[in-house]
Amino acid sequence: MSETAARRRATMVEVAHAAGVSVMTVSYTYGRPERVSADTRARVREAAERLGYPGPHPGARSLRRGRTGTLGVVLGEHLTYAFDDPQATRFLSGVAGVCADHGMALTLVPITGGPSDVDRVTEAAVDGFVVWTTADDDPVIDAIAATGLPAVVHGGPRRDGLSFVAVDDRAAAEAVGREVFAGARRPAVLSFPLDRDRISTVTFGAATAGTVPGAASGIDPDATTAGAASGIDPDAATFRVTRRRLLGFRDAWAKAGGEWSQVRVAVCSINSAREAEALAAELLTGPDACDAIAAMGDELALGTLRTAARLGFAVPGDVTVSGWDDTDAAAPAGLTTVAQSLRDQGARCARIALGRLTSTDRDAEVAWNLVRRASTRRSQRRRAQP
Amino acid sequence: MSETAARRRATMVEVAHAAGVSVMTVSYTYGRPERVSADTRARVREAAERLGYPGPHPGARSLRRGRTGTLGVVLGEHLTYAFDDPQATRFLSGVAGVCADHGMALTLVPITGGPSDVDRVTEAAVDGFVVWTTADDDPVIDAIAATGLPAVVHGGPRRDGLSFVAVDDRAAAEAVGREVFAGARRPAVLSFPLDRDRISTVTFGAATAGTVPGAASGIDPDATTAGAASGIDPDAATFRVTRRRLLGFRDAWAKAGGEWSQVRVAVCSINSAREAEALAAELLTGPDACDAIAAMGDELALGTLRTAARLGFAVPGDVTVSGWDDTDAAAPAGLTTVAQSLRDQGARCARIALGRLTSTDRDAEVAWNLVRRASTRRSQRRRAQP
DNA sequence: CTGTTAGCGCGTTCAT
DNA sequence: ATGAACGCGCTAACAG
Repeated sequence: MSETAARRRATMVEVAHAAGVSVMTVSYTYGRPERVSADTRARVREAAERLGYPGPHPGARSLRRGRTGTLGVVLGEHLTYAFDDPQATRFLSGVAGVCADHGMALTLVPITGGPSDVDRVTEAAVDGFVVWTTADDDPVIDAIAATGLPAVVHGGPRRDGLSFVAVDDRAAAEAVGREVFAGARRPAVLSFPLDRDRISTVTFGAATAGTVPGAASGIDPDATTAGAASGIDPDAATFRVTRRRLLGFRDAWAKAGGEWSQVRVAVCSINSAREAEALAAELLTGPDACDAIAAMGDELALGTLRTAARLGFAVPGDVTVSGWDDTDAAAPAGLTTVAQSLRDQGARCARIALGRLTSTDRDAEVAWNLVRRASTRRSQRRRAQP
Repeated sequence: MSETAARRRATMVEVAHAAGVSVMTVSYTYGRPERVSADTRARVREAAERLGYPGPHPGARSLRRGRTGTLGVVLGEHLTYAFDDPQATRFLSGVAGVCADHGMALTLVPITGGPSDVDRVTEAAVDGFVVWTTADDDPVIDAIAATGLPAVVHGGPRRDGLSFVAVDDRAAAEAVGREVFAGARRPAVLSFPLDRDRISTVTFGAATAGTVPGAASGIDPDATTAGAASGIDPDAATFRVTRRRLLGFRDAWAKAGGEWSQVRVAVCSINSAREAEALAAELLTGPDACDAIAAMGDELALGTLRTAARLGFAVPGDVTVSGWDDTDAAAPAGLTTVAQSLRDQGARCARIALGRLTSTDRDAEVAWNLVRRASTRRSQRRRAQP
């Protein structure tokens, strides 16, 4: 029982017939009730009820009207990241808020990492796209541009014809990097994935930028191997956000007089505290244990703090730690971090994609600021912000 | 620059014309490439490229084919809950996983709590619906049933014609309730909202079931007031999950020889650790501080644990605490809880709504089990599970 | 392998 | 206030 197999819908013609009116009268009854006399309206409603007519077919209606009433969201990751990745979740909450305000639905396009992802994008019946951080070489970007629909990319890549929303990750990374690396001797970066391969590694910065063969592509497997062997070249990272943050951290360490090749870089494959705990354990083990860890997300930083506590490291005495995002958990944990609102950025993206923001507003910079707390050593000092 | 206003799409006829072939040849080139000679295919592709044709119009295609390629999800809450509520997020991750497996998109229908929500459901172009816990009196349920599309309700309400997925909340609540209330003298329940009004209160169980006027409706404002004054009547809760868990906790306390009117009930308005901390503070303050708190979610329980720690209460010495869901944070916190996988249940709902589960499978019970940990006193003993 | 026919269900346009 | 015609853009079904 309670069989839910789709039964055939009644159509407008049938309702019109049953009510003894024309099809248009039925259409008006639903779309513009005021243009139909109360009497006929009642007759139509009654006939509809009797036939189990559920109202105008949404697909047919949208074909005719030329809009679908839903905003497409494309992730650079498997669809489940929308609900599993804490940063994506905050961002999408902002998108969802704006959608709800405008009565628009939110369609998550099913990305799996496979080659057919492009087709899924092409087949999505939506009025616009919001793209959540993807790699420079992701083919769905071109597919989205080809639809001609309004589209906004968050985080990267930049592309002509698509709007773009992101903070200045490089500047923010330099700011927090200078904070967390202050007085450090063995700095480390706990990084997001470099490219869509999402390989987890722990290695050092490339000795010299440019010495890594094939560094620019990030696709050539040999290049990847070479990169892992001889160090991380920020420019080889095809995720723009990761790349810019690596560059910013490199800048910060350079300002302190250091070489990028001294910086250990642990790359996690997903943004989870659990994986961070494991990688942090590597960074904090052995005679060369790191004494400063800049993480690209608060979740990673919190995992790092837990590992530090477990291994008996004092923070910031033995090791300093910084995060990114200033999530709710950051303040209680005393975590120095970059404050930015992914929720606001999501809302902003949605507004742009729905055509609710003028083009002058659109390219405005997105705000961020450094929040100094107890997990870094200079937290007591008040310093002007760059 | 980078103007993204929607420009007119080229159509198939235009491409056919430009390529010097019939419309069907263009259609086949996209839908069934193998039926077209490599030569014509190339000509068509080339013409399409030249005209900027982005491929078949998704709306038109779906109208013709009779399916949309997307699964609708309806929340009993504002759309943003999909990303803000940790339980909803886990559930939706399961839904998303199945969608991705089948190349289906996931459309979140924009629920705002307003009266137009029904129209939004009716206008959603989807192939089926998954409904996440809503109130018995929510009108969208009827609207969904009226579409005739396959639909599954998670948590409640039950309705003829719609599939239903949920654990036996009452039995599970009784099981964990007996554990957490064991040896207690002043038990409390930290509850999810009772109905769509989401009023936050702290009060006692109704002295006697049935003495609360209008208890069955939950809509009548007088009844609500009376209910708040004279106590919580589980049967008045219109969220089925909440109702069944309250009943189960009442059962558990009754088995211990207690009266429902002795049980303090704190109702939170949203499922967040932060609100739980505040309510737990109320429960743990004053001369009648509670000594056993059964929470309806792990997040609520973890907030409770934090407050207990802050106020200097030993767990389980001074107060026992239980949660629900066995989330990742439960084990490290030593939290006794009901283990169930919302992710699995989400996947199950999606499969049903997509017609991938036989009707015999569909009504199978969903698994749960009690996990005893250090936050309750009987955690050492091994007892047979009911 | 390619073309022809005939709609999918509705809403804009123009008439009455 | 109501109706008739037409087409939104595409594809199943059947030729040829």
